Amino acid sequence: MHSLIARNGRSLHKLGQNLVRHLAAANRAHAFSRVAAASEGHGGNGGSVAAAALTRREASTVAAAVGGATSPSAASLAAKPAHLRQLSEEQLKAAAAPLGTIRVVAGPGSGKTRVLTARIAQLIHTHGAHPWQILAITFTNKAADEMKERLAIMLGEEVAKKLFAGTFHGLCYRILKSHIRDLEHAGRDSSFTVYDQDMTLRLLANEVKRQNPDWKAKDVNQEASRLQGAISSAKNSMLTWHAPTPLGVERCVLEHLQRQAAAEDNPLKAVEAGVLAEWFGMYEAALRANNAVDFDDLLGLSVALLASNEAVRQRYHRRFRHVLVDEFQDTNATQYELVKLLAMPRADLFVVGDPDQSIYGWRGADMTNMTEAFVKDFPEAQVCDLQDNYRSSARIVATAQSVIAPNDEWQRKGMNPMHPAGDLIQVIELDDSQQEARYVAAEIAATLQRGEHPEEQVAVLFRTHAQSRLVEQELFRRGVRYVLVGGLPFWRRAEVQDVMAYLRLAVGLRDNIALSRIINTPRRGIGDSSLIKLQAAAAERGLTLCSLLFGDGFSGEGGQGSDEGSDGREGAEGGGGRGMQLPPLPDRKELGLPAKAATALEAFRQLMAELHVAVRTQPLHKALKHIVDRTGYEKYLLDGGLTTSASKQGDEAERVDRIWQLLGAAADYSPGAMSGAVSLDEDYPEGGGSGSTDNVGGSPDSDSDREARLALRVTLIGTDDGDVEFSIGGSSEYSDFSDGDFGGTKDAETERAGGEGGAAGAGGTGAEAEEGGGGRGADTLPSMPPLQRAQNFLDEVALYSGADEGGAATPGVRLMTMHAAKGLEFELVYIPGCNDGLMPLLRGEPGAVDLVKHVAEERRLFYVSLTRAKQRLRILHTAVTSLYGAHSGRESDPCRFLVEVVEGGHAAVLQRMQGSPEARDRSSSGRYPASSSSSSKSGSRSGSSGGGSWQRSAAGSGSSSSSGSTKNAGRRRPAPSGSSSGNSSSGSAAGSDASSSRGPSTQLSSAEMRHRRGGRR
DNA sequence: CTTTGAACGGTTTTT
DNA sequence: CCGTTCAAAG
Repeated sequence: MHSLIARNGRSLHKLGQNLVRHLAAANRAHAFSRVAAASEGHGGNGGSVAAAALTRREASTVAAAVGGATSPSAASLAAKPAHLRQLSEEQLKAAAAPLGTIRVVAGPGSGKTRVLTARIAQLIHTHGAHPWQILAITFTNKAADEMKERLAIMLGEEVAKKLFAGTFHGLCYRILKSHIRDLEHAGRDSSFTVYDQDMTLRLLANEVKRQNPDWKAKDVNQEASRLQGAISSAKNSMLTWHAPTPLGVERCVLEHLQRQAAAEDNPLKAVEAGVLAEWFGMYEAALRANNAVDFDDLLGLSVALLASNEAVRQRYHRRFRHVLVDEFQDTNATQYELVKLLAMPRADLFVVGDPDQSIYGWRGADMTNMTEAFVKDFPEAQVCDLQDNYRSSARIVATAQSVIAPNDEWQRKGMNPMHPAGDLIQVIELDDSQQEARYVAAEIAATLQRGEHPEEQVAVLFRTHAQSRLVEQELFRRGVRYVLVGGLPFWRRAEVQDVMAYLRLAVGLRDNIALSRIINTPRRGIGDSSLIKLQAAAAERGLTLCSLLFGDGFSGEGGQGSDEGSDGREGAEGGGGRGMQLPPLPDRKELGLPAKAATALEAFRQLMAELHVAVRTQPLHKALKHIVDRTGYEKYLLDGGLTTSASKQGDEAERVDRIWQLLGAAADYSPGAMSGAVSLDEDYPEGGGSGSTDNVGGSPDSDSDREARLALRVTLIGTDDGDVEFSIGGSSEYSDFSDGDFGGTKDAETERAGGEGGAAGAGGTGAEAEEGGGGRGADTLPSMPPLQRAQNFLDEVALYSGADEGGAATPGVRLMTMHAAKGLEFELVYIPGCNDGLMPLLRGEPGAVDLVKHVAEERRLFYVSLTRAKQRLRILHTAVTSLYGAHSGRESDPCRFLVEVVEGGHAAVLQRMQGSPEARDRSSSGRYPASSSSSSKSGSRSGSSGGGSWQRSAAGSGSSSSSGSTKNAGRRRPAPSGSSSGNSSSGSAAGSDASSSRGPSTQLSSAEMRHRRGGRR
């Protein structure tokens, strides 16, 4: 189902991409003028909207077109810097605050990203900061990208790409890549790779199955994910990093869990703690054996490193004098600790967030980091409140406030709406989600037809991904384009992951998890039973499966130690794997393998050996091509290897196509593009091949680069921060990625450090100087060897997780989860499925305390959702929630938070009941106690014939008892009738809905959807 | 070992 | 309802 959804989303996305591509050239002048508008700004935040609408591509186009003109000089030396001119008073107070620790509490729609960006510009222009000294941390890659886009517009491309803007994970990845050797007992070398969730789950499942060979797959998986959750939260609470040895960790975790159990006075948990700690130890050991870290390790090991290693910490202190964190309310314990370690002594620290938008508690985020801990740890911090709301109508603002009000975990200040009241909020009840979807789709279709909003300004927000399907179908039937934002990303597709697993294995021949994934993936006769036997055999010998099959790497370690280019050259075109010696396998009888499996296994070993050579010697995309070719993967796909069910038939070509895309991405890949410095769109490597120096592109000073820095230099003169000096001379300041990103600051660094950090402060590039302490890094080679490129590719893909779907320029109505909607805004927002149990999503029987906290977070989530809307907001709930089939549903109450919405008096309640009289009664009298006020307030143009026409639609569809609804309407509030006017629009929508709903098939099968989509293409 | 058909089970949010 | 998993046959 996911695949179906995502597939559809993707193809539309592709369509959009093409469109953008074609339009890009034609739009140049147009885009340019938009930028002008953006930098002029229209009072409040009109400019920010325009800027946000710029795509990365456009931005770079513009930068290219404008050339040196975008360099800061012109703008920055003006009396009032342009980047501050558009800010409101309160925004200015934050953005232009003096250096120091600053905590900005910013409500939704307050322009917080804008302020953050302005702050950065301010640091550079007024405080004389060098971009290199600025560290901007976000929670998503998308946010980082957007920030860089804006900065590129404000400061010029060259400057913008020099500051570090990325996620916590991306930052930590780079820190560890450079310094993991400086962490004792880390248990990994610097060629470690990152395991994403799929990988760790797989790892755990393997372990569980090994422990309990007779378990069913389902139970194994369930146990594995349970363990994963437990382990992750243990790591998140940061109690393991002091003893990163497997055994030490185990003991540490055990103690922690026991303490926890004792605190809760729960003896049962104490027992469990022992078991869990044991698993934890195995998990850690397995990670180490594969030279891998998980997401939590990235953070935790970085914290351990910085906490334990004075020299390294000092180095980053010198490097990052200005630290900015967005969405600070979403930090977890480890991330908070990291911020402290980076900033604590005396860095300039600027954090922005809104405790009420803390919606990631389930993954360890703790808003008290912002509301309490930060206040305590940084008592001198200046506090700025951004209370003006530039986004939403006053009604929406007021309603949102009344929704969030019951949460009293911190002292919030109010919001000041900056827009007039606007339309009433509509609260709509329908019979079931089928109807709900139809209604939403019909209204959207009509709205678009009337041209009331551009399609990308209309959004549908769901609590869960699964909910989107019905709406998709209905939109689809009406030919409304939509984009499913955040659908399953490209990189997690089975076929992509398969190929990546091959790459992963081929890189070092030591990744057992990747091995177990693909050892039989184009079926080659090595099935489960053989695999189990092999694993047992390996375990008997105290080996991992990889080392049994491939040896311990043939020149020392599998990783970077052996990646000198020269080594590879010999075997270069050989292909046949003669470059490496495979260890002899034990006799097949000893292994208990059937003859067939044994020969297959031998062939597989040869194959992997060959691929290993290919990965070391060929450019990445060629190596991947090699993998695809030699494994017969394409044929496997075409033969339906991944076609698990009939409904997935027809996907084969698409899967193959995705493999091609993967190859394309690999060809275009330049290290750092995804997770950090440079966006993939910008520098298009001509050759794309191995020798391409695109990744080092910054090093030979381009003219504009030099110009930009000269301009900076100018602005530096006469600032109060006189001790900052930059030599402008020629060494590679931006040697991109690996170590260069951090090492390259030698100018400022060595000056202040006085040789403390880099033992050999003198020589060569900054990167070398820095790495001198930590041991020779293969990563400073001017052109990255293929093997390392491949490794970086793997890691970045893991960290990237694909937020580029549905980019700003893709046309179509936006469909997404509430979580994914954070930070976005739309003119018109629909929120279907607001039923209690679904909206406050409730499951199981959680403890009372937990439940309260959980509901509080759900409330925040709802609050976030409401505040996405600028003008019009439609909240829907259904009389019954139909889980699967159309009519297997159960009665369901509306979302409990709706009470506040309706009581707030800004909503028009449209209702159609068709159930039993009892149900009607319950709903009408019980649900919204004080709601009748709503209609009376329906001021101005409000209207919306929604109620009336909608009743018509009910009659039209022939399914409802008209008496029921009329009676209901009449007796209850005048809401439906009272609110009647402007939007006869919705009448037409509903009408078309009714007619179309009578079509031959109300439900489109997935195949049908696909077919239609194909037709439209 | 792979393929087939039938039964079962399931639904948060993501770096 | 759909997709995954299980068990038996080829």
